Amino acid sequence: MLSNSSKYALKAVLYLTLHSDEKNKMMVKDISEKINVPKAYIAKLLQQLAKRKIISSAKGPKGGFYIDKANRNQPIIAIIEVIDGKRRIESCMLGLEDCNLHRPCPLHSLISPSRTKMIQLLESKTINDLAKDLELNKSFLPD
Amino acid sequence: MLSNSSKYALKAVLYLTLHSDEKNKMMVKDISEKINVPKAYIAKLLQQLAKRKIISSAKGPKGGFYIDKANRNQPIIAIIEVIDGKRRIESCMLGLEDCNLHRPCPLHSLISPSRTKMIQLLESKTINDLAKDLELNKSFLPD
DNA sequence: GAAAAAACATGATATTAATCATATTTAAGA
DNA sequence: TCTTAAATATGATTAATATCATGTTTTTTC
Repeated sequence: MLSNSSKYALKAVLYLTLHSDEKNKMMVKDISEKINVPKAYIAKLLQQLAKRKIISSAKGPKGGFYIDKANRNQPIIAIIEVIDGKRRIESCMLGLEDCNLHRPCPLHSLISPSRTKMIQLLESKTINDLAKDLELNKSFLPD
Repeated sequence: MLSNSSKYALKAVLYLTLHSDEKNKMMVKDISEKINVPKAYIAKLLQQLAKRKIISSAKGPKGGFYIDKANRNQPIIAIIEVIDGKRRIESCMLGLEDCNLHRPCPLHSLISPSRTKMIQLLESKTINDLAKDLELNKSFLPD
C-alpha cells in the first residue's frame, strides 16, 4: 500500500512535529539517527517534502528542517501523495485501468468500502492529530 | 497492497474458474492471451498455485491447468498467500516490526479497522463467489 | 568577505520485483 | 515404443525501488 519511502517520510514528519519548530530546526543527520533511516535516503525525501511545502527548511549554519504550525494541519495523505503520488494509493486492487463503480473489477465491490474508508481517514487526520497521539502515549514510534 | 504477481494470479484463477474444469483443461498459452499477461510469467505463477494445490494441472498432450469444484471454495486470500506470502498482507502500515494493539504505530488505530475488515473479506469470499459475480455481469475482468 | 555549516541537486550503485528463456519431465496417441 | 504436446524446474535478464555518494548553493558567523 505505502512505499518504503512514504513510511520513512511519515516517520520523519512526525518526528519533526514532536521535536522541531521555526526556532529549533533539525539537521538531516539527527533526524536520520533518531528515526533509524539512512541519512542520504531520508535527506532526499525531506528535500522533496520541503519543495512541496509540506515541511520547511533553511540552508546554512543553524539551518535544518522544521514544520510550522500551519503545515501541521495538513492531512496525512499529503505526505503520501508527495512521495508515492496519488495514483498508487487510489489505483484499482487488480491494477485495472478502467475499474470503477459502473464497471467494477471482481474485487471492487468487496474491497471498495474499506478502502475508501481508509483513504478518507488519511484525508481527514492531520499530522498534528497523529503527533498528539504520540505525545499522549496512545501510539509509539520505535526506531 | 497486492503485488503485480498476485493480481495476475487472481485474474488467472478467475479465468480458470469460468472456463475450465477437469475435462477442459487450459493451456498456459491460452490463459496468457485471454488475461493479457506474458506467457512465461503467468506460467510461473500457475505452477506455484498448482504446487500449493490451489489449482490443478496435468502434463502432456491434453494437459493443462484447471480448477476443480473443491478448490473453487477456497478463499481469495489463499491465492494471495501463495504468491505474496502472509507477511506482506498483514504487515504494519509503517513497516514496524512490533506494531500491535498494545503498542500501536501512529497509523495503527486509524487504519486497523478497515484493514482488518478487508482481510476478513478476503478470507470469507471464495473464488467461486467472485466467479459468480462475473457470470452475472456484476463485475468485469477486461484484458 | 572568508570559512564553515547546512540543505540542494544530481547521479551512481545495489537490491528486489517483474519478465523472459530454455532444457527437462511426463503423458497421450499413433 | 516413438513422437509430440503439455507442464515443470531453473536460471537469466530487465525494470523499478531503495540506497548511497558527492559536488553546488545558500546563509550564518567571525
